[in-house]
This record gives sequence, C-alpha cells and structure tokens, in this order.
Amino acid sequence: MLELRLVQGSLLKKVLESIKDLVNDANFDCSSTGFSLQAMDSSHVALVSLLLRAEGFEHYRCDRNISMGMNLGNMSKMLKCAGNDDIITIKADDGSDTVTFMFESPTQDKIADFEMKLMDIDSEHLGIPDAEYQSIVRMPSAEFSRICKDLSSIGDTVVISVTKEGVKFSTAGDIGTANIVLRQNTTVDKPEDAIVIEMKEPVSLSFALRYINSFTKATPLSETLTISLSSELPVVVEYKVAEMGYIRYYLAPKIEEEEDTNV
Amino acid sequence: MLELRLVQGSLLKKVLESIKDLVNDANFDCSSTGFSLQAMDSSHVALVSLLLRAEGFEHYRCDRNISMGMNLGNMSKMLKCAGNDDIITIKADDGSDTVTFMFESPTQDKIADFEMKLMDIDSEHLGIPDAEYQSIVRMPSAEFSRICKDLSSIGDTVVISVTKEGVKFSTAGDIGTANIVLRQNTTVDKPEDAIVIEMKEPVSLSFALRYINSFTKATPLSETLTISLSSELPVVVEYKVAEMGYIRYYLAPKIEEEEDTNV
DNA sequence: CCGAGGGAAT
DNA sequence: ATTCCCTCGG
Repeated sequence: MLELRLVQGSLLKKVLESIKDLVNDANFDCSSTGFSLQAMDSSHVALVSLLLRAEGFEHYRCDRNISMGMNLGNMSKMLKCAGNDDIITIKADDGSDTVTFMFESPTQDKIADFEMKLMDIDSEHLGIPDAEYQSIVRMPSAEFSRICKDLSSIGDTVVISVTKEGVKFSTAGDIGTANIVLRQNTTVDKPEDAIVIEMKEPVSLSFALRYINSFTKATPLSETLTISLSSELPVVVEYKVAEMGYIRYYLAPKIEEEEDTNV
Repeated sequence: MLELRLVQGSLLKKVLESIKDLVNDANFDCSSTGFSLQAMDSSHVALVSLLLRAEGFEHYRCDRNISMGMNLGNMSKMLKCAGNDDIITIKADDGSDTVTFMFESPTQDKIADFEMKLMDIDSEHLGIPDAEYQSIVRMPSAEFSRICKDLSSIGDTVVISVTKEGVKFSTAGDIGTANIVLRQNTTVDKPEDAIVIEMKEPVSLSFALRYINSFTKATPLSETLTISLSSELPVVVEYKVAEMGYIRYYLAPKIEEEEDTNV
C-alpha cells in the first residue's frame, strides 16, 4: 500500500514537465525514504535523476519498496488536470497494476481521481558515483536557460569554461561565434541572483546544446541551479525541488575535436 | 577602428527587426557623423534608409568612413541574444573582415561578444532627392499598422487619399471593398494620438499593401509615423528612432489602371 | 489562477 | 504548417 500526499501539487506537475520530453517511460521507485526516478533519455545519451524525499510529503506511506513503470507522457497529461493549488495524492494498492492520482482543490470542493495503468519497464539502475567536481557554478536558472537558448541560435555545441573569475559559455557556427562571460558576483540584492563559482581547478568542456536545452525545462522548479564540471566526467545540472529533493541531469562532454578553436 | 556604444541597445534590436524581412544583405555605412544604411528590398521595389546619428551614441568612434556588408538575418539573430536592457557596442578593427557585437547587461555581470563575418556587397547608392510633398500625414504608428493589416485581408492595394479634412485608406478585392477615413484631430490627450494633415494639395495614390505591411515592422520603434505623398513620387513612410535618427521606407505608387473604381 | 488569443520561432 | 511562448482578459 502506497499513499503519498503532496500539498504543493504544482511541484509534481513541474517535475513531470521537466522530464517528460527527455524520457518516455520510466520506473518511479518508492521506498520508505522517498520517491525517486532514474532514467536515460530516449536516445540514451543523457541521464535524469529525480529524488523527492519522504519528509517533503504531508503524508507518506510506503509499506514496501516498489517500482512503478509509467509512461511519462500519459502521467503528465493526467497531472495537467490538477490545478496548480491542488493537493496531489499518489496511491497504489499492493499488487495492483495501476496507480491513482488524486487531486483535491484547496477548498475541497473538487476532488478528482485519475487511474493510470502501470507498465513493465526494464530498469537499468546505473549507479551514479559520487564524484568530486573540479568546478561548481551556481547561478540563476533563468539566466542559464536564456544563455543556452541564445547560443543555440548560433551553434550546436557549447563550451563551458570556468576560471576563478567567472564562467564562460562559448559557441561557434556558420554565421559566427559567441562568447558569454558571467563573472562571479555574490554581492547582489537577492541571493538567488548570485553567481557563485566554486573552483578547485579550472575546467573547460563541450556539450551538445540540444540536451542542455531540454534540461532547462526544469527552470520553473527553482530560481537557481548548479552546474558541476570535471574533465572526463558527465556534467551535472541540478535543480532543487523546493525543500524536498532535486532533479539532476547528467550529460557526457563531447570529445573535443576542433571545438577548441574558440576557447 | 570603429567603436559605437549604444546604451539603449533595444533600439538597434528593433531597427533590425524593422528591416531584416525586407532586405537580406546590406552595407552599413559608418562615418564621423553617423551610422547609416540604404538598400533596396530584395525584389528591388522598395527602398529602406536608416540613419543613426553619432550624437545618439554614448561613445562614437569612427576613424575613417567604412562600409560593412552584413547579412541582416544573421545580424538579427545575434542581436536577439542581447537583452532589451543591454548596452550594445559595435566594434570593427581596421582591415578586419569581421564585426563584433558586444552586449553588456545593466549590472555588468554578463558580458557577451558575438563575432560575425562581413560580406562584400555591391552597393548602389541611389541618391534620394529631397522633395517637397503635396501632403504629409502624421498619425499613431499602431493605428496605421492596424489599418494596413485590416485592408490586406480585403485587397492587395491601398489607395491613400488626402484631403484637408482627413486621410482615407481604401481597397477593393473579390469579396468587397473597404474605406477607412481618419479625420484630422489634434485635440487629443496625448500628442502622439494626434492625426495631423499637412496638405498643400490633395493627393490620391495607390500602393501595394504587401510592401506597406512590411514597413509596419518598424511600429515598435515609434508611437507615431509620417506618410509623405506626392503624385509621381515614391511615398515616404518615416519612423523616428528615438532622438537619434530615423528609418524611412520609400515605395513608388502603382500606376492606376482600374483602381479608380473605388476612389 | 485560468483560458484564450496572438505572435514568433522552427 | 506547426508548436511554443507570452501576453492579455475573464
């Protein structure tokens, strides 16, 4: 028996908007500690890792670990039927092959339940090693999104370079080249506007903008994000989900060929 | 060496939106007095003339006259990467075959530079004679845009007729005819809402709406525009660019055949 | 807060 | 031509 009650239902709606374009089907894993998902994108290049901790739910009951395979497109369709202020409850009976989403309007005047068939999905639980990163950048998520969108109108690869002074995003394409430099800045009015560079070693890596741009679907989840970079390791782009968890996107760097022409 | 710093960068963004659909490639001419462009549209029917005076820039350095051939589509793509509040600097080194656009965010936290290849373009500097016009109409640019859009759903030619009382925009097409009359009106709350007719002689001329409608891309640049009309002369549709210059569109009248059926 | 409409980008 | 985004109105 599973019953997870999330007062801020809009969070779950946003979480699905953040992953459904990247991943078609995935297993949600539910244990006593939380609700999580880990999946490769459909082209098997990027990896998404979601965690919503049990403490973030108003009510959290999960009698035994279960893995529920869902089609994220269909799940997203159902969650779109929840109002942004609705309380969402996820329910599944033991042994059932369905999951139920219940939406309660704030006034309790409207109660909806949507039942969805579960699917069997081969899950490939890639262990994600906890790594030390050479550089970690924290910045406003909207700014990151804007930069990556802008650069993709020029090229299809972004080079992210971190030095102590700041972070540089570069690209090159047929029509020209572009460099956008953000300098470290922690003396801002609102802390979420800060650009914080935590650099152990300078690093410069290339990534396909196509994937980075789909990561930025998570922008509505959090005002800030962190980008963790190390040579030879996949970059980690992390958005916190309120106080209850995170979405992390992993993407392997492109092997540099001629990209270093404009670093 | 060329270095032009424009604090209100959104002006340059809007200027490009105003001409890039009409002209594919053009030379920007830079002299000590200003930054200008003059080009025929790609079908060689309409003419665009842009002037941004040196005084409108915060910093203006142009050591010697140069002509820089640019693809306006690509330039527009790059300028779209500037924020509306950004300060834009245009730079070119002597003898270089590239131009650099630099965008500084208001807070200076973000500095971007975009480099674009210049092109060789045959420029045909048509001298534009300064003419006396029989009638000049000043009116809100949004209203002109709306009228021309509306009329083009009925016909493909607009007849603009000016009398002392007002200005009439007419069209005719398969489904019927349309006449929109604006009477002179200077007693308005906001001066930019005025409709001012400066008539020496009544005039009535026909124009292809297709071109007029692409002129109205400049509507965001200015609340008002002027339409200068004389028989046998191209109409001039002028939008002021803040305090620093203008965009003028020239279009020859259609020779009237059967259009007088609904004048 | 939601839905519809319009404009822009691909 | 389609889809997405953003703005406006209820």
